[in-house]
Amino acid sequence: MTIYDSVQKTKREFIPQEKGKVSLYVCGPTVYDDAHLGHAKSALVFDLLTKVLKANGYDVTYARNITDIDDKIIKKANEANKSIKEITDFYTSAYDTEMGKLGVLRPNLEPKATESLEAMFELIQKLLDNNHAYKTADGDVYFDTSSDSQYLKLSHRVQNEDEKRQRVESSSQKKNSADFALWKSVKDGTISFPSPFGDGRPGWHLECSAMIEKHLAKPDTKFAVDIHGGGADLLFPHHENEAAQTRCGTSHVLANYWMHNGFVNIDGEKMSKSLGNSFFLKDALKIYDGEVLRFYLLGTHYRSNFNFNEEDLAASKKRLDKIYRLKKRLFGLSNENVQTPFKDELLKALSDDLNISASLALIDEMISHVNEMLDTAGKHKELKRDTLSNLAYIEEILGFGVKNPFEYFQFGVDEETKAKIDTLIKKRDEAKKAKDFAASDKIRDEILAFGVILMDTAQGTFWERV
RNA sequence: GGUGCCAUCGCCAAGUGGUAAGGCCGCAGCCUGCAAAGCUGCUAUCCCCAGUUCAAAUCUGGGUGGCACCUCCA
Repeated sequence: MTIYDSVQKTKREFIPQEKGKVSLYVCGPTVYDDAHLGHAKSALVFDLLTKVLKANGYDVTYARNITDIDDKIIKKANEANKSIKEITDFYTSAYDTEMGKLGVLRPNLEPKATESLEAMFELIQKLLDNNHAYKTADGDVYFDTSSDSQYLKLSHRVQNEDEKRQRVESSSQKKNSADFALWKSVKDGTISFPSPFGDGRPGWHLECSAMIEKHLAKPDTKFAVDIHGGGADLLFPHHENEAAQTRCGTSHVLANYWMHNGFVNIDGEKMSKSLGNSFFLKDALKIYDGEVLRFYLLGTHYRSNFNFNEEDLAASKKRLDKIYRLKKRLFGLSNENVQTPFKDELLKALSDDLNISASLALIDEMISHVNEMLDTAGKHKELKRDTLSNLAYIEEILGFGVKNPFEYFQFGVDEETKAKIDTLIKKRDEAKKAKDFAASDKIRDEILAFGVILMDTAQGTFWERV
């Protein structure tokens, strides 16, 4: 398997530290608001990665953190006159529910900042002991970037001298402009946590390093984790700072491989609060089936920037429909789980840095070939057996085609309408039997008014939502 | 201003030295009472210029045009 390492900027053969085992850490959400499509993309990408790693025989330990200490959370809690726990529980639960609808499996570990404070204290103390951190008169603790010769190597950045000077002047007690807070002292009575360094709140970058050390790192390995992932924007400063903390405060290098997913834009513009164009996942799920969103968002390579628009989504849905139509053709037959060349090719494509386009092309070609064969006379016993196995593999490794195919095509149609449609179809069948095609076509138009199209097959008349 | 990424058919999108995958849309046909679905066939020489090479979408240099990060952000 190969992975594009966004720090070394090259595709590398993936070799875990411990044979057969992979540790993966991904920066998860700060739970102060609803998840948007960008969160969905990230969760989907790393969900796919874990599935492909598992299909390659690896035992994967996947951790994705929940940031539940944050100034934005506190602000929201104060505004709503609620506790931060009420806020974070609400959004954490919503996140899990919504990602579940996209077919994202829960990671093995979902550590929370509030439950990792001890690990953070330990790391801060180490950094103080090693002279990589310092306390200010205000009671803050900062990481001393000048003490780390490797600083900025991760994100390949060069520091501008002018900028350096300016920032130091404006912000009082830091030694260097790039220094970042490990612990922020709180004296104004707002929400804080007790610590050996006084009451305060942890710096954002700190929690990931501390959690990784606590949950994933092993004492005798060079790297704390095999793979570290997150959104492309996190490379600097977040991952740069994480890496510095771990390098200077533990015996580990933070990660062997770095993976960064591209951004989701909406109709060509970056999602942002100020533009008012955030597309929340909960709203998207009201309009689109979760699996359609999964298919669409995963349909473009994870490193590319993704431009969300409804036309592309509709085209994408048609592609997923083809998987389900084939499932309809084979409905009721059971899978014997045999090995096929298709499976090998699919895994090979996905193992090449998650080459989804090549994978989808393989799927389309497989479907097309099977349909062609099924259109000819014969029982096609082996073909059906292999195809069922192939479809099951697509479900397992990509999460496409997991639903009942008839229900899939009826997304968003309520029970009352379904009953009406069934009644109309029966009436139409009678008209068809009597060769009264005028009446039959009239009923078809009536059904079309519900946004539903009919398909007459040898097995009877089926319907799909347009 | 600094750093970096990208530019392939109307649209989405693979391919990183050996002569352009796949999907959507479109056109023609098969099938169908008619449709829908399915199937078959047709549709690009890869932003521009120069260079390296027997050979370049793929490498190098120079343009042009997008985008991202440099502040919280998936």
